[in-house]
Amino acid sequence: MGRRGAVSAAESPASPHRLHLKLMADEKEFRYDPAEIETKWQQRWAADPALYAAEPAASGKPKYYVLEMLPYPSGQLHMGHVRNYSIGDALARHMWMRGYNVLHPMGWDAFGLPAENAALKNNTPPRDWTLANIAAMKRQMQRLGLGYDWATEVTTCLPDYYRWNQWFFLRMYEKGLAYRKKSKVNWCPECATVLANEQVIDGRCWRHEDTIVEQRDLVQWFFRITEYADELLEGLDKLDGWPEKVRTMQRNWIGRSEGTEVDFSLEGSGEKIRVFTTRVDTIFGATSVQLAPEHALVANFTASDAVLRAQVDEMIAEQKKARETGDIGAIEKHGVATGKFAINPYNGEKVPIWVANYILADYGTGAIMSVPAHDERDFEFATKYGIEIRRVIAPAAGGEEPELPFVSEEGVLVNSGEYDGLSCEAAQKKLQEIAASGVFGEAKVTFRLKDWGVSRQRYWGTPIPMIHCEKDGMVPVPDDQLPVLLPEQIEITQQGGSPLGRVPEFVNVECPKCGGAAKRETDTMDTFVDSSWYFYRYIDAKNSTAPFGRELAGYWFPIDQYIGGVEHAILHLIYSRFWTRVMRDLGLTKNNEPAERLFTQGMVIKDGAKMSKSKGNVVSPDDMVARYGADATRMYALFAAPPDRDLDWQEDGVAGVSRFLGRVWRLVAKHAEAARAGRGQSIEAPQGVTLKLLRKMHQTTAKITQDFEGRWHFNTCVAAIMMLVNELQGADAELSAGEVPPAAMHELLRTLVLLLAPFAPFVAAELWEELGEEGAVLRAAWPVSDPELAKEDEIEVPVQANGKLVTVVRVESGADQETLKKAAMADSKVQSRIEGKTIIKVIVVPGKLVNLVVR
RNA sequence: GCGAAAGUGGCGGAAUUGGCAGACGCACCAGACUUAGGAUCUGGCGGGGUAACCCAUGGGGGUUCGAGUCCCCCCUUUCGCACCA
Repeated sequence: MGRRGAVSAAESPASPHRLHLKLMADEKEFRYDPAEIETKWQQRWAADPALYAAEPAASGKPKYYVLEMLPYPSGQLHMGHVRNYSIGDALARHMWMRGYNVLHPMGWDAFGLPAENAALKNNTPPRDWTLANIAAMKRQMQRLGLGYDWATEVTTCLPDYYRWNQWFFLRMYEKGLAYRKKSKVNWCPECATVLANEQVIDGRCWRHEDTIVEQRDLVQWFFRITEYADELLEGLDKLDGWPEKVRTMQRNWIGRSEGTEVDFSLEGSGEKIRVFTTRVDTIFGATSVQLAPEHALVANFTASDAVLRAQVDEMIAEQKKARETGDIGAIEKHGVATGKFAINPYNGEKVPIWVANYILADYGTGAIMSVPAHDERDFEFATKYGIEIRRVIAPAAGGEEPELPFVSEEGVLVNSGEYDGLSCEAAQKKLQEIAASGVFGEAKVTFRLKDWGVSRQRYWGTPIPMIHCEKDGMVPVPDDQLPVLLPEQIEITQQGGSPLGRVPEFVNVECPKCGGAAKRETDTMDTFVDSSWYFYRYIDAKNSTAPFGRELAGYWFPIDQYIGGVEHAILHLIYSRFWTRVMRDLGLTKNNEPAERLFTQGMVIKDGAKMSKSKGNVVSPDDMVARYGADATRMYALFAAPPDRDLDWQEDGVAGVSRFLGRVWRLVAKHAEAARAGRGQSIEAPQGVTLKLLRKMHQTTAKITQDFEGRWHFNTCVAAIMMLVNELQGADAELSAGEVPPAAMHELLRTLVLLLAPFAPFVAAELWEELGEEGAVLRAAWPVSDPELAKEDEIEVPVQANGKLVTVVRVESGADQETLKKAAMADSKVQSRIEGKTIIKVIVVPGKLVNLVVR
């Protein structure tokens, strides 16, 4: 196809001989021109929305839901997106060709701060800015030839989506899963809003890595994710289609720890100091009680003690600073004795009460019993301050007394009164029971996971559907008044407080209960609310009476394959699992987990570093597509590394893939006429070069099919296609001389195009047409490898002497041990190598190798 | 500190179960063709050696007829967690 005079195929149905005639007329004119082919097919695909559309369940085909994480509409795709979507699209296309009913949707995580920042900077309304970005990125995706069903597109910032956020919020409020409380929260001064714990990374904002997150006391809305903590944890064990790394990260994040709460009493008062411990078996070794500086009791102590007050304040400041800079683990342990004492309820022993800087107010009860002999930190602390260190656990195995601290639980109790001799495990159980029956404690499970703070003091998010009435208190917005629309014309400023609070028309409402004057909640929801359930909306994106239909969810869920970056291992993926369970309990879905399988792809890096504007090493997808075409860009993204590893972007590599596609192009064009002549004919008793080529073709098919089914090493799939093409090209003389019958030629080129289709959809579509095939290549059946034809009839077997390679012998592929051995011994190189030596042993692995052990 | 993954030519990477280390591609070199091109085609390309051969998968040890692959120790890099009681 030449640059000049090409008629858009959308206008005229393809002339089957077009390419070939062009080739004859002017060989040089026949050049692989990705821009032209890709434009043509992009138009055709746009005109045929059914091509990538999912079918109803009644299609009878097995369903396959493949999902890539939806992007934030920043306005520009980056290479990480291109890689993510190239993987998903290859899989989707493969599954289509395998005859599945594939759902492959795309959408936009469209609420968020950047839109407000852009509004400030350019004086553009966030909505306009966002929608323009979406349009731009959608164009990029279409230019890349990604096969999405745009009829199901979801844009989270539009009312028909976010009204369901509000609807879910109300359902959660009714179930007590959404609640309000005052608490210490993470505050990013740069975002001027609260952040969830999950959004604080090393004490810094997840969006501003140089901005230290502050702690503030605010009244906030929370989702009770902790209600599902155990279930979220247990569910991980069954998620064997998820990477172990992600599961481990979630386990750590949930941080379940089983232990006992025990009340020590404050000497000289009836007050109780409740401590949490995982090692109640060591309680006879408790030689002090340690309180967090912010513990409620500490305030009582300091009220009458100015010196103590000052010391505690200093510790609070220190903890705050450490928390903010993220080196909480690094501060030196220190503390101060309060002069007060606590009574151990098990033995009535009086131990001193300290305040220590390493005790956290928000974990456990904010108070611990300190057992220096059997805990690293307590040991360090006690050594520093000369607090008694008392051994109460001896190794179960007996023998010498181990050095302290002895933290193992493989032990028995000593110096523990009537409990001496019990194993740690037994003692924990026993002491727990005693605490419960004596009403001075109980078994307790503590989690690191905290409830999800969802209030944001920002404009560009889902309004929280709540109304504050002086008379009726907190009143939910009735369902029939949803959505609570986000006002459109609003001035964005960087003043404190929620921007919505400055919009009187929004704020002032009638109370739905009493009809009196009331005020709307002005905080908006965390954008992670949007992304927690978006993939359910795809299946029923136009539904105006429910977030989605139950039946449809039953059909499509769980997602068969979810693909995205590992950076969402905690945030998005834990919230999604939570949300799925909430929906299940609302009776909307049956599945416990959103996705059966999760794949986390590696990062795209350049020159060994993550691409970033500040490093100036950003590669623009548009640029790549303009220079080498979408097919080459996508195929390189799959070829340069296995999908789970980091990928080093090398532009020369893209050029290489582009050259390869040019070779395929010319190869098929050159022999297309012969191939077309062989359509519908059957191949009979192939031999010689025909057999050789067909064999390679079947081997390649088998390899790629297998990879799609499990390993996903698409880099080697592309390499295998290259080898097949190299082999075909190497036989060019025979092909041109007509030595390969048309039927075989047809089969070879047709299969080559089919194998290429998931990776380079544009070239595949064009060549499919060129071969005179009907219908979309996407709906053609994936080729099946014939093991008989894939089998070599002769193989090369290495012959070793003492494990070192001597030579390679050719034998029939089914050759038995004896034949192999004979062939090896007959070889002249082997002969000269073993001359004058004794053969001690001969190892023959049929089909693999011969190894002679000689001396 | 704890946990996980990784370390192979100049570069990206291959070797799926212990069986020819370096597939495929990039870069580079040589040649062909040529209205000279960032096009296409052919060949070469881990290191040493004229050669027979020898050496080589972060380092050291081990198991084995045979180790990039399994085991032990160590080094480096990346990621995650890190006063969680």
